[in-house]
Amino acid sequence: MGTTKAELFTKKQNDVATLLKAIAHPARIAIVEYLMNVESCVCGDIVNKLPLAQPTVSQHLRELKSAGIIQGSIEGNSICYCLNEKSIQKLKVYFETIETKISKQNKCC
Amino acid sequence: MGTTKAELFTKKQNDVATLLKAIAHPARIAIVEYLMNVESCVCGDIVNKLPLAQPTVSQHLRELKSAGIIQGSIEGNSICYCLNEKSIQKLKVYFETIETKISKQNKCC
DNA sequence: AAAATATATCGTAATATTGCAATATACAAA
DNA sequence: TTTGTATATTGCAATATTACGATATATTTT
Repeated sequence: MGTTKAELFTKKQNDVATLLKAIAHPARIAIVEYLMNVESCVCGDIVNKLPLAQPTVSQHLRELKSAGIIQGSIEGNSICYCLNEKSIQKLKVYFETIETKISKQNKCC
Repeated sequence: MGTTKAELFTKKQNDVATLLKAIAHPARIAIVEYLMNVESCVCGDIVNKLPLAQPTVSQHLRELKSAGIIQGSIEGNSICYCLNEKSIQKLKVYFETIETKISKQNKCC
């Protein structure tokens, strides 16, 4: 008990859940929104921008990265993090599909 | 410690996080996908469709409802749950906006 | 009214997440 | 090579989430 029973659902469902879960935190939303508005993307800037301690930000960055929402590349002494367009697009398409399907339904509630 | 420091982020950021968090679970994804594909939407059908116990499904439905992803209406003895088009659209637009902004950036990673 | 059916709530155990101080690592500059 | 700077990892306390049996509630049927 206490664990999500992932094995009972399809791979696609788990994949979408993983992507969404990675973004579903205000700090990680803030990181994504920072990265979408800025050209340069140095890790230290994100740490300075967020009202959280450096290890906490680092942990959030790791979660975003391991889900494939962002990607990092070493830039001399520091690290440059950028949004991964593909995963954002995947989510956009996902909700777009749901929206299209709903609009064709005759509502009952 | 252990709690998300929501007060450090904007209302918008928290609102998006709440919506995403509500869907970010394979069981709740499965519920959303069931509701988008079906015309009638009786709670019992969802319970039968999902590989989880009735109280667990009920709890997931409550989370989706309290976040505004679905809405329920009493239908005689049972309850009819439907997707809330507005919140789905909100999320679609959210990712659409991010995608548009990224596409205008000159990538650095 | 009693029985059956549908859904919600309570209580609780197991596990996951959040946040951070302390510390480690890795590279750059002096 | 020592010192500084940037980022990651570890360890841990506080809290949240997940799942479900037992039980409550509400409605319909008999």
